[in-house]
Parts: sequence; structure tokens; C-alpha cells
Amino acid sequence: MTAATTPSGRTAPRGRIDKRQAILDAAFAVFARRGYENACVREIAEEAGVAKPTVYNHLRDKENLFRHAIGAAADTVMAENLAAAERLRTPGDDLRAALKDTAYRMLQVCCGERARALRWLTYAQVGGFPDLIETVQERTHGRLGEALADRLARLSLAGRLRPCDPALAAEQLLALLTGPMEARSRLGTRAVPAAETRAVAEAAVDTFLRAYGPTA
Amino acid sequence: MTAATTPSGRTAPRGRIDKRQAILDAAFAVFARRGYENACVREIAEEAGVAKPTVYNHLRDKENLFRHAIGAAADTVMAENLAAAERLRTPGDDLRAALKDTAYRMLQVCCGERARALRWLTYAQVGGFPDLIETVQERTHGRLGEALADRLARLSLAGRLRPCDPALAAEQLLALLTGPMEARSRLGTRAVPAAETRAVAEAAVDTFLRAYGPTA
Amino acid sequence: MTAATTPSGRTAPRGRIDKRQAILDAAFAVFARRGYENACVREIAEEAGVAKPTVYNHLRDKENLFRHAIGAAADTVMAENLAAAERLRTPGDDLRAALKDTAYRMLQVCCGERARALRWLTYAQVGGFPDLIETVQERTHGRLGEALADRLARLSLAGRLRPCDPALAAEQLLALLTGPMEARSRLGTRAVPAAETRAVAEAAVDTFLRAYGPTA
Amino acid sequence: MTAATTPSGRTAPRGRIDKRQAILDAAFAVFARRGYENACVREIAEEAGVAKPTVYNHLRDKENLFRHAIGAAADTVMAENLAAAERLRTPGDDLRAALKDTAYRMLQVCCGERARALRWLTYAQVGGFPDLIETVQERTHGRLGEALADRLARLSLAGRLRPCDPALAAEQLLALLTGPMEARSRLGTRAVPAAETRAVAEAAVDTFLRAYGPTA
DNA sequence: CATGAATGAGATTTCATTCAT
DNA sequence: AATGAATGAAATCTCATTCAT
Repeated sequence: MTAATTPSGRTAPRGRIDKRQAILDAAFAVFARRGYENACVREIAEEAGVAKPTVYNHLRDKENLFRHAIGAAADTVMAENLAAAERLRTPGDDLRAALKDTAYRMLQVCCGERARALRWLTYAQVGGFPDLIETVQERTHGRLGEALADRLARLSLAGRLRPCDPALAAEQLLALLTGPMEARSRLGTRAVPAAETRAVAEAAVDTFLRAYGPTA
Repeated sequence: MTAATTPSGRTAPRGRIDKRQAILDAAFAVFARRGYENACVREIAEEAGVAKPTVYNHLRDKENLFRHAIGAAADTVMAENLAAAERLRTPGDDLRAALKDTAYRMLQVCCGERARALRWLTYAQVGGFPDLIETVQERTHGRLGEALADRLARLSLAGRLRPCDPALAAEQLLALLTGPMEARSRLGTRAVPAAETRAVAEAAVDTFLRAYGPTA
Repeated sequence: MTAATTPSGRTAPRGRIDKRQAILDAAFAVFARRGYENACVREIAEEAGVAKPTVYNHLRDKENLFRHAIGAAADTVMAENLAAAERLRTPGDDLRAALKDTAYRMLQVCCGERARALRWLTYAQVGGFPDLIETVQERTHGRLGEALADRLARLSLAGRLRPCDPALAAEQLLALLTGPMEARSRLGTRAVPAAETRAVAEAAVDTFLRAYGPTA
Repeated sequence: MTAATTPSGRTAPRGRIDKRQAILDAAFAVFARRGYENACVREIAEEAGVAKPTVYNHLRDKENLFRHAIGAAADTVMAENLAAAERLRTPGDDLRAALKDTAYRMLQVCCGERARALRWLTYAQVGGFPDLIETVQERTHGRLGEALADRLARLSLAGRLRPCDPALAAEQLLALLTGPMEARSRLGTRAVPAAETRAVAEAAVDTFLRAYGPTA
């Protein structure tokens, strides 16, 4: 942060790698594969290549470490999802195709490694850190719903969707996408072939458009 | 069996009969409020009113205890859900009303104490016990989807729904119900007023019927 | 003990197998393969085919069980050894051959399954049950030494060995036999080929006779 | 390292240096008086003046602790025995006296506190750690036998013993020494008076020399 | 700032032993 | 006499966290 401007200095001759970032990355990785309780600080420190007290110096305690690691991952996942939703800003002539494309991209994000780990950790710790979970939920699902609602509102105003409550429409579109995927991937334990993912996206959009498409 | 008829005679000089059930109940309660790792067998034993080794005598180890407690809870939740789905066997004249009624009942089950705890534990341990989770998932969500698909197939044949893939329709109806509820209850951390629950059910059914209702 | 006179009724149509004997046998077997502390009463009961409390009914506690099991095994081993020593009662013309034969037989006993297990258990528990160990030691090694000393005294009187302290001679003969065997069998962990065992016996007797043989 | 020079400064604010050695010493002491299974790490930690996890930090687990403690004790005992055997390098004119002196010294070592404890532990755990026991056996008995054989070979070459297999001679001399001592000390449970120890040594050497002394 | 070493607390599990039938 | 069920006690080991350098 001091010298280099690239926060994760790709291949740049990074002078001092940010230990803090290394710790957070390692923490998310370890939390993801072990869960919160089973993850031990020693393993995180090893994965980050630092000594245990260094972790405590930077992030005070295990809980804080978890909160920061989760927060960072949530931001990343959300950015990816919003990027996918942006696609709807320029729907082109074929709305159905644009929706399907957007939907498929979002599903890809949701099925990705990071999003799956984040979802598991989120659910797993909803009892232990309800406030954190709520924050994450709002910064991810909530934020995505809003972005989607914005797009749908524009489309409705433009007459390309029938008049509707855009928040509700967005909520239902998301549900039609993620619900079946969770079921088919068995909560993320089995990989879903790309073709099936695409089929889920298309079925969701078809149903959505029958319900929300412009009236004949 | 001879003298005492109290099935759970607290401190009665005979404690042979339903110790196992008491342990399983206590286990689910403790797992539900502490999570798998934080739950300790001592607490479960205390809650069940038995000594710690008794727990081990009956259920071998913590993992086995967890599996049985989860399995039992899953069966209970499923039975409740199937009972709600049965409502669709006699839809009466007003299909929309019947669907909304069924939907609302299922949401009530899903938002109940036990179902919420089961959902949390399921997600939380999907990394640790993938096989168990898969089983639970199939015995609950999967089974419910099938039951629902059966009903929808009948309705479709009867011309009260347009021709469709009943499995897909059931999957999407379930998604339209549970997805929004998860979002609004913040993964189950906040109570959703009955009115809002009903609204979710109605919106889901309305959307569903626009997509799957009989063609004009 | 009541009806049948065969204490371990070989193939006889044993009316009531002696549970007590079955327990003692099982106990020795389990103690032998697990050691005293690692042997658990449950396993002994299983091996004996009875329930755990039955073991306690018959033998009061684990310590008592151990004492009786060890005692019985010691008696058996001792009987075998004494039988071998008896051979010296009729030495025949060739004393050297008679001694070698006796020595070899005793080594066979000492290397047998039971004697080895007994030796291990004895040493292992010498700290925990010093009195028992002392008893066993006297009933086995001590008793054998005396028997041997008797034979050697006769031989000495008969002029077939030079005048000597027969107790000391017996002690040293035993030492020349068992010491090298313990070393070569690595305390009983590796099998010693019969040829090597015989060589040990012969070397012991040769040395013994050079020291105690009749003066030229 | 800067302020305190006391190598084991009891409660000094620095305890970094010889904790490991203190733990190993304490471990051998506790194992010696309790046996492997009955020794508990808590007691070892207390005896060493450290906290329980410190024991685990330094030696990983109870088994490893045992192996190291035994190994160290074996080395010490062996060094003492080899020092005694060295005596034979300068036998002087009176071979018999030199042998008796050496023999007595070795018996003193063998009857010492540490050697007795080592022997008990060795036998007791021969079932549980056969590889360790074998190692110990070779590093002690085996090594001593070789050293002794070397001395005897020299003496034989010098004509002070008759031509013989020195390994066998050493083996038998050791047996003549330790065998009777084990019997008389009842496996180490009772103290043998110095006079009796000396008598055993002399008897062993006398017998040995009659068998292996120079031919008249 | 980074670290090696140390520790207090607590979890799972096993075992010998005893009731009550 | 024999047993299924229950229990008090204890042991191994792990972890989050803190000194002192």
C-alpha cells in the first residue's frame, strides 16, 4: 500500500508483499476447507508463511480474522455478480437472449469456488455471527437484487416487461436461478455440467418471461 | 415396563426405556443452538439427563450422534412438508386458492424452528459430512419435489395447468417459495411476519400460474 | 469341578462348561496380547463368551482376575519345565547327551507361546504387583532351579560331576541356557530357528561340563 | 541468555533452554515408577515443572516421549557398562582378578536404579513397541556383548584364554553374570547385598575361566 | 514488527465397576 | 447366577492466546 499501487501486484516486482493481505487470503482458504471451528490459527499462519503471533498482531483474534476474510470474499463475489448483471444495461433487440446470457453468467459466479465456500461459511456461522451474516447477505444478495431491480425497472418502463414491482420481480428471478442450482448441485457438493447450468438459466428466464414478459 | 407407566419418568428408579430418544432429542437441540463443533457431549448428556458415557453407549461417538439426530429431524420436517403438499390432492374449484394455501403451509414448515435449525446444520456440515448432507437433501427437498411434481402432473393432465415438465415446474415453484423467504428472513435470523409470509406465498403462486396456468 | 473330572473336558460331552475356567483362559489370552493395562474387561468377557458382570461375579475385579490367570499359566509352564527336567533322572551312559537333550527341551518350553507371554506379563507388572511376581518367580524359576539342583547333586555324588554347590551349578546352567536365548530371540520378538536353539543348548552344556564335569 | 546463567533457574523469568531435557528426565522418572500406561502426561509435566502442552510441543505425543526417554536412558546405561568393560583393556598380570573386578562393576551398573527401570520398561513394552525394544536391546546388550567379545578375542590371541569363539564366550559370560542376579534380586524387586553381588561375579568368573581359561 | 516458547481451558473418549432385573 | 444399562473418574491431546525476546 505504501510504495506499489497495484494492491495485489500481479507480476510486478512487488517490493514488500502485504503480509496482511497474505494472512487474509490464507485465512479464507483455510476457513473454506476446514470451516470456522476446525480451522486453526496455526494452519492459517503456516499457509500465509508467517508466525502465529503475527496473525494476532495484524488481526487481533480469530473472530476478527474471520470477519475480515469473509468480508473481503463477499466483496469479490459481489463484484463478479454485479459485472454479470451489468450485461442487462444493453439488452439489445433480443431481450430473452440477453436475460439468458446474464442469468448464465450469474450462475457461473454462484457455482464458482469462492462463492460456494462463502455460501457454506455464511450458513455455517449464521448462528455464531448473526450480525456478520446479515451484513454479508445485504452486501451480496441484497445488493444484487437491487441492481437487478434497477435493470428490470428500466425494461418495464421501456415496455419490454409488463408493469410490475421490480424488486419482487428481481427477487423471483434470482430465486428461479439459484434455487434449482442449489438442488441440482446438492448444495454445491457435486459439479453441475455446463449444459445443465445453461438449461437451468433458460428455464428460469422462460418462466420469468411468461410471468413478466410484455402482454400480448 | 412392569411398574412405571410414565414413558419418561424423570428421576424414577428405572431409566431404561426412552433414554435413547431423550439423547437424540437433546442432541438435536444442542446441535441446533451451538453447531456441531461447539456442541459438547457433556452438554447433550446434561440436557438429556444422563451421564456422558451413556451417550456413548447408545450412539458410539459424536459423529454418529449427529447423523442420527439430523436424520430424525429430517424425517420429521419432511413428514410435515408432505402433509402440507397433500392439500393439493383435493384442489377444489379454486386452484389458485388451493396452491396459495399449500404454499403458505409449506412456508410455515420451512420457517419453523426445527426446519431452520436443520437447514443451518445441513449447510454448516456440508463440508464435513457430504454423504449425510446428500442423504438429507434427497430425503427432504428431493422427496418434496417429487411429491409436488406428482400433484402438478395430475393437474396438468386434468387441464388445469398447461402441459409442462412437472419436475421442472415443481422445482421452480419450490424455488419461488423458499428463495424469497430465505432472503427476507436473512437466512432465518429474523422473524418474518405472517402477513409477509403469506404475501410471498401469493406472489410465488401468482407468478407460477402466469407461467404454468392453463392457456387462455 | 462338580460332575466331570476332566478340568478342561477335551472332547468329552462336557455337560456344563466351567465358566470360570473359560474366563480365566480368555483373560490370559487377552492379557497376553494386550498387556495388563490395555486389556479391558469387556474384551475378556467377549472372548469368554459371557457378559461383563459375570466376570466380576466370578473374579471380583481386574486385579484378581490377573492374579488368577497368571497363577494358572505359571503352573502350566512350570509343569512343562519340570517334565523336561525329569529327563535327567535317567541320564544313561552319555551324560553330555542327556544334558543336551534336557536343555533343549527346556528351551523349547521357554520359547513357547505361553512361557513367552508369561515372561512379558511378569516383567511388565513387576512394578504393579511385586508380591505376585515374586510368587510366580519362585513357583517357576525357583522351583525349576531346585529340581535341577537335585538332579545335579545326585550326579555329583555319583561322581559324574565334580563336587560342587548344586544350587549354584543349577543356577548357572539355567543362566547359560536362557540368557543367550533371550538375547538371540530379542526378548522373544523374533523366532529362533530350531537349529540355533539346539546350538545354544549344546554350547551351554559344553561350557557347563567344562566347568563342572568330572575332573580328568 | 543475557542475564541468567543458571542452566535450570527454577522460576526464573526465562525458561527456554533445558526444558526439553527436564521433560525427558521427568518422563523417565515417571515412566519408571508408574509404567508406560499408568504414567500420565500431567504428572510428567508437573515433575518437569512445565505445563502440559509444553510437553506436547517438545515431544509431540506420549509415544514419542517414551521413545526418547528410553533411548536416552539406554545410552546412559550403555555408557556406564562400556566404561566398566574398558577395565579389561589393561588386565594386568592377574586375569582372574581383572575379570572379577570388571564383572562386579558391570553387575553394579545392571543393578542400579536406572538400569533396573530400563529393564522393566523394556520388557513391559516389548509388545507395544517391538521396534523400539529391539533397538534398545541392540544398543545395550548387543553393544556390550561386542565390546566384551573384542576384549576376550585379544586375551585369547594373547594366550590368556584358550582359543574360542569370542562372541559366544562373551554371551555366556554375560549370561553367567546377569542370569543369577535376576533370579536373586527377584527380577530387581529386592536389593542384593554387595557381598552377594560380588559372590555372583566371582562364581561367574570362576566358571567362565574353568571353561575358557588357558589349557593347563 | 516478528517470533519461538509457554500455557490455561476444555473436548472426546475409554474403562472399571455397579444397579436393578 | 447372569445380564443390559448406567456412571464417575480420568487420560490424551488440541487450541486460542500471550510473554519475552
